Amino acid sequence: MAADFDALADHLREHGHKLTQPRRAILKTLAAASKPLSPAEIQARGQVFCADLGLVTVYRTLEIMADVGLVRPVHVMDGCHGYVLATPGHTHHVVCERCNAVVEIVGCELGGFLERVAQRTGYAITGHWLEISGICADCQHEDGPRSASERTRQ
Amino acid sequence: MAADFDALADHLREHGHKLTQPRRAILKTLAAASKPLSPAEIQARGQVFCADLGLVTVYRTLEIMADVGLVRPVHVMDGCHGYVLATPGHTHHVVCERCNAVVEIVGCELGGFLERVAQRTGYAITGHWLEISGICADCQHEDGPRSASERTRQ
DNA sequence: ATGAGTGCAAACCGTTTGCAATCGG
DNA sequence: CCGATTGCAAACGGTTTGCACTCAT
Repeated sequence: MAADFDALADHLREHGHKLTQPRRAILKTLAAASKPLSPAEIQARGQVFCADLGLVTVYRTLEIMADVGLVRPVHVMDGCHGYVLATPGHTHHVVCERCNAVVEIVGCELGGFLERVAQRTGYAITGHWLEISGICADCQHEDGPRSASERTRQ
Repeated sequence: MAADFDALADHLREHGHKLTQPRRAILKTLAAASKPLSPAEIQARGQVFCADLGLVTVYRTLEIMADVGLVRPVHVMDGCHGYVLATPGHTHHVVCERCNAVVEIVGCELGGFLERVAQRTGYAITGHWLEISGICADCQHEDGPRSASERTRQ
């Protein structure tokens, strides 16, 4: 995991960006997260690593990291825009509706389907975005809709 | 298409909502749209049908219509939250990157894939959201990025 | 040393809420 | 007629921008 972090840091530098304290903090925060984090959450958690991490910096840094492919934006149903560390290659996510835990699906088995779509519609397919929602194993075994309650409306 | 509209209107009434001028305008606007519309766009276009259609009303109406299942929110990669008329049943979209034209994919062929995901992850899959981006036939044949220009920002 | 990167405060949206006037059934 | 619905103006929260200071290289 330390090796992991170095790789991420190098990736930033390779693209001509400096490796600063705030950026380190954001990377560490994302690396430690098990669910998509909003900018505000990233700031809050990141302050453990960099006490005066500013929200503005989080925004600017996320933009850079997304450009460089270090970070991937995911759509969470309530407030859009969560961010997760991007794993190399193409992946999809399964997000738990209750606790927001995320599992990545590594293999993308949509190839055939997309080809058919292309034929049927005449579109040249350039990309796709699949997000699956469900209930994770843990939450299935808890009965009461506990953490879910606050997000029922919408 | 007139019949279509009536069905939509009835659907609203069945759920105990009044059918007002603004709501009529919003329904017509969405019915005429070929791509997901943001609230602001809906207001602008809807004013053709209801001159003083307010943005606030658009928001409130969209919420109602989404509750009732008349309208479906879709995630467009730039500013979240576009809305399209919900077609009965489960569909996916292919959105043109240049002109934002939308084609609906009627058959959902993800069943097998989702089952495998469920087994692999232990999640109980409750839903999924697939959005495919590409270039529509028309835009493939035009070289210069023309109609795309006005909507490049935002 | 020097430009990239930062934090702060203020501007800037898009969205929501309070309220009196209006419209539909 | 009466309550649901509307539009306006104001509040609100998240995101972006301007600017002087700081830090990594």
